[in-house]
Amino acid sequence: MYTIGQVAEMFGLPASTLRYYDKQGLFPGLERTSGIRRFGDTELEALRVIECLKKAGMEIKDIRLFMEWCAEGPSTYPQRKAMFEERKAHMESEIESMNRALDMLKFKCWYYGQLNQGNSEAELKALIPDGLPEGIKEAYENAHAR
Amino acid sequence: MYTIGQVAEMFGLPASTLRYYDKQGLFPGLERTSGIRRFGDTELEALRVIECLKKAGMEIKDIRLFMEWCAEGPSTYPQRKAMFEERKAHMESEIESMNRALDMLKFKCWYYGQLNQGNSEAELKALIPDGLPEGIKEAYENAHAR
DNA sequence: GTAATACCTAAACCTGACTTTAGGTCAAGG
DNA sequence: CCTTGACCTAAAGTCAGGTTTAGGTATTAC
Repeated sequence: MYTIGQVAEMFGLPASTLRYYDKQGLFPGLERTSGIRRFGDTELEALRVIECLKKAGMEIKDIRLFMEWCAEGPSTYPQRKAMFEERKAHMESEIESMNRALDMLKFKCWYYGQLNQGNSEAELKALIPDGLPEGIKEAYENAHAR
Repeated sequence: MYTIGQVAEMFGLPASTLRYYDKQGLFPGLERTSGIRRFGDTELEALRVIECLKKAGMEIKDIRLFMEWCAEGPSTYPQRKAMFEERKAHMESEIESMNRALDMLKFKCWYYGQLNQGNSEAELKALIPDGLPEGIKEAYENAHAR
């Protein structure tokens, strides 16, 4: 069992954030001894899941719903699975669209690298898209695909 | 040249957002005829870059800085390149951490899939980590790696 | 015993990124 | 003419996700 300060340290979060999460209902079964929060393994695992779901773009209120399902027991297994499946799909498409943005960045890095080596904008634009070098061409096309 | 309404339609954004971007200085050279904004190719390309930089996690005020550099001409090529390089690195690490979260989701999907098929939590926990099936094992390890 | 810590609460505050509102201009159509 | 629709502005409102503040308790260290 850990105090809020120890957990804050472990996860690199301010204690105020943990109190905020608690207030939002993200630790439904959290115990206290004389008013002081006691974080156990359940809460640590919950926090790991919270960090994951946040990265997956989920809002606090939806994470709370999930935590409530967990507290309700096995009858909610199907809902929990469905929520993870939905998040997985969402996240896969999010990562894909980030990769397209990343290709734009790669192209821009190359482009400004060329400009810094003295090539003119006009020269470079003449290369688009067929005269672009290996790798950059793919990034360019990816970035500009709809 | 396009009106704000046409651009809004093209990019699937509300016109209010475009006005907001303009007010934040994201279109430094934007022309007007008798008060009405006229969006040209420069602004359309700017918008594409804005969408990319936003996805890369950049704040409006930093995007403005970039747009100001663009308006200043070739003397700012090095700063612009540095900004893109920094964003590229940031985004690569962001995507990596999202992939770790995705592995957690994959594992959880499998886990709840098993539970829905009648396996008990105790049975499943006994499989961690060496009895996990192909693919799931990797996801589990990835998700729990520090 | 008293001072420093670590914990607690409720409530106010903050930030970024928009969105909405309220009021106004201008051109075209009936 | 007068109404409709597309544009304009400044200013206020909204929302999520915290953070800060102000005031209080409880334990440990000297």
